Amino acid sequence: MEGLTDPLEARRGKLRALRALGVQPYPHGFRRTHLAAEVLEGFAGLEERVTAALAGRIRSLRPMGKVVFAHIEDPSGRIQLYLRADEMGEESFRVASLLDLGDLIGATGVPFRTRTGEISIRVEGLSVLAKALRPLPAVKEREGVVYDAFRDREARYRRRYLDLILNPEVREVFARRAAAIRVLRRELDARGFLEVETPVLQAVYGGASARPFRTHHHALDMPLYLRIAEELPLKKLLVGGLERVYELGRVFRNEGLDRHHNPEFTLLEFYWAYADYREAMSLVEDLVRQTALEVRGALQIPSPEGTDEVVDLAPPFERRSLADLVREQAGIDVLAASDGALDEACRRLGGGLPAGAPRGKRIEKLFDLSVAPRLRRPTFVTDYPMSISPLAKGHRERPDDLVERFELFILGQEYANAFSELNDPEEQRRRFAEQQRWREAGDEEAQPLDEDFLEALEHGMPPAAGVGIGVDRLVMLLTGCAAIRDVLLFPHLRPSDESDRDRTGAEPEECPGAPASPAPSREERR
RNA sequence: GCGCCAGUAGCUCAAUCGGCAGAGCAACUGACUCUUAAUCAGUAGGUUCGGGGUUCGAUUCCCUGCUGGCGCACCA
Repeated sequence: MEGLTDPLEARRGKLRALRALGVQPYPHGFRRTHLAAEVLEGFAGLEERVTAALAGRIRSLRPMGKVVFAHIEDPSGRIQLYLRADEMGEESFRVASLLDLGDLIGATGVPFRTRTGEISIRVEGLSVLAKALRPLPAVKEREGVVYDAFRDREARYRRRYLDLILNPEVREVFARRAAAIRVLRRELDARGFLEVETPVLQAVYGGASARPFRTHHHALDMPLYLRIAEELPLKKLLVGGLERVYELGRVFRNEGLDRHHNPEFTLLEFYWAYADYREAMSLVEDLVRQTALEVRGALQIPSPEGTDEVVDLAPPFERRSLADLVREQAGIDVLAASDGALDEACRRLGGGLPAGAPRGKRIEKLFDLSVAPRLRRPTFVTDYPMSISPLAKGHRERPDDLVERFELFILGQEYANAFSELNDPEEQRRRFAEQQRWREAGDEEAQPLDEDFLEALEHGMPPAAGVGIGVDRLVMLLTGCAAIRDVLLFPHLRPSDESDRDRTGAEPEECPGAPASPAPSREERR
């Protein structure tokens, strides 16, 4: 092994040496009796010798001649191991000398307190559970100060397993994410909602205004889309008599990536027969309050943006109509203003719009520019233009151009989108037809007509409220993460050169019928 | 998509005006039976993100591509 200064080669050499000693470096299992924390907490009560079997990853290693000190880390924390040649025997101690930072090992022994007072394990038996062939970045710590932290964001996202090993706060984020999802599920279950799963692969996509991902089914030789929302299948279930349903699933939107957007994200949608959008607001308040309480233990949450702002999630949230808010902030009555006046106002605020865009888009644009960033406290914005809400029921007080819809804004970000669901099949058909016209005018996000869905509606869908909640954003808020990437274990990244090479190796051969070019023609996209 | 910034050893980072590419940790060899950012002595380790250009000479200057971060635009 002399001269093996390449860490990879050195580790492979140690692996060979272990095998030469008759050690199986990748055994089938290990009987763990204690977690590190259990030993640390239980030590005071351990009157007599108790042998503990622990398993974990070597996070520090200090060989000093015939003695080795090491810390192993398991899910509960770290504990120090003390290995002595004279107690373990030469044979076993030779194995200890072949250990590296990052190896997974098992150790059995008796807890004791070292001269410096640290509760440790006096190791009697040592097992290699998985020899690590690659070096772990050498992060060190003393008195809470971390040295040479693993902080490169790209490296952390690309090799999240290292991030999880080396940055404990990352594990906490994902524990909180799981906790938030657990609460959402439990609260909906408790209210009689049935969790369902609907297709991700769809011949006709819909339920939101977004561009889809397109794929291809070889055996059927047909294009398929990855869903952009869960909405339409769930409403078919309302028709089918499942009066309270929800789905917590992944949706896919072919848009840009930034701090708040990943091409795939987790969307909770629930549909509630015989309720309207006002009742849905109360339920959304409950869900937000409950997740905050259980995940954060408080309703006052500091802004993830790193400002001093603290947001108060205690219901009731403010309820304001979109038209009122725009009037206050931009000084325009969007219900009465001419299209030209709306255009002019948009331009004044710095947002151009294509000439053919629907009136509702101009209004929404005005809102996005003048109001949304200012909505810091949780606020339900209500009553949206009909032309941008083709699946929402007309407003009971102004059915010609408004719908019963709300979006929840917190800290200028949208967290939920909901409406009283349109259940008049003929009206729905007209709305789809209008979308079709926008699509022909060049709006790639306009929603395609879904004949299957219309047929279902014709059988009678109960009046209902439907809600979508952006789970990732809620988790961001509750974990203090400013970037969606930080609440996704594997956020989407462009392939690096390295993974590009890997991918090429794994790519299935070209199949007949697969689109030769990833860019569909304009006709295909329709 | 546009703008700004960044990419140097496994990790964290230096490198003067364009003048031999360095440090700490990790690794390797040796010493060390209570250490804990172990210590001590020594050794090795580089496609300076890729490609091109200017120059006697480029980590450094210019062009271009890639990846990432931030901001803007779009969206949830």
